[in-house]
Amino acid sequence: MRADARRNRERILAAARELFAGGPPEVQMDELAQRAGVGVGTLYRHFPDKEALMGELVRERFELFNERLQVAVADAPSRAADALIEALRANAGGLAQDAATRFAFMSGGERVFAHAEAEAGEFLRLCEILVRRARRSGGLAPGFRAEDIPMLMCGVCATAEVHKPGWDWERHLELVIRGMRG
Amino acid sequence: MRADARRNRERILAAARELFAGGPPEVQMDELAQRAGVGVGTLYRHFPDKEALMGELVRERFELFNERLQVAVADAPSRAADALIEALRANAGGLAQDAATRFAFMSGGERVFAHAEAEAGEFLRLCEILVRRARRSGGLAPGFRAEDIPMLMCGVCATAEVHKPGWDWERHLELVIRGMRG
DNA sequence: ACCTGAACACCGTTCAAGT
DNA sequence: ACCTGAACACCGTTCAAGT
Repeated sequence: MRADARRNRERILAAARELFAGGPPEVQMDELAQRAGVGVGTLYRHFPDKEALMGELVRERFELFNERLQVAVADAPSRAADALIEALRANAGGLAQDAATRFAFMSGGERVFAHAEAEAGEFLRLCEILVRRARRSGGLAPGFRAEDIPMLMCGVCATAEVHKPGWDWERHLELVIRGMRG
Repeated sequence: MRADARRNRERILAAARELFAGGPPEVQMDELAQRAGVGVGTLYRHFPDKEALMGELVRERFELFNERLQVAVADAPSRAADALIEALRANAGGLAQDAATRFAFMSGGERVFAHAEAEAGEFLRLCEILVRRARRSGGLAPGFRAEDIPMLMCGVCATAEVHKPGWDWERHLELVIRGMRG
């Protein structure tokens, strides 16, 4: 990949992070290209369509999620449940500060997630390790499953998008954690 | 309102319920009008824009939610927590069977909810009555608030939209209920 | 190899003409 | 009063021409 192409790709992603963070009213592809300082054609050369661009934001976020889960996996198996919950808090906090990626998570369809399939698979795999350990060492509700984690986190993410009195993703997360614990 | 106008309005809503239930790929206004057997202009005469049409689905759903909550309010104050939770299960079940309205809930923006502001306010008011009673008679976690209910239900609704192995709105709801209980 | 932006296609919305 | 649908406007996407 040529140096200018790589730089353009980075600029496009940076522009997406800036503009999607502003949220709806809808961000346009022309606007995105202009902010990145490239032509629209270049945008489409790097990302086949708008969903692929959002998909890349999601993919990179899953990488960050997985780093945190790796930290929890590296922790002592005896405190797997606590380590898992700390990782969830850290991940939710990171996403809460990244409105652009939250927008991509919520407003994209299936295709956005298809772009991050490998990373989402790894996410689930790491959750499974931690849930399996926690099942032995305790601290999780009986019957709690690894797949419950992305499902519940999706709800917390949805909350972070809504700006209404009483809606608070940290509160939502803590209520969910209470349900997770044994 | 003239009889033919009223009939057209109903037909448009019926078409919206049918077509939105198919979910993305996007439903178009022309398609909606055709299914309803009216011209696009008629569609716009009844609903100023697409979000207003989705807003009407949301508004009517809140009315159903409130009916269920009224049943819980009519129940004995001593079992307010159980009655509230039964109402939540019934409401979630109703929404789970109505893909069109779920689509409206999730993919619409602020403006969709603005259309149902009165009904959403009533929803919260009824939740407040039940939470206040439950606080006295027990069965809810200390510190649980009425505003937590729409927030948590939004998460359950988001789950119902995702068709992935292990994603199950009923499971999500039960995990959330476990967190609500004292 | 990669970039550009005018042109195209699609779909939400409007409005002049009709009943 | 209400309805119709051709026309318009907007924005995602393509592609012929350029470097």
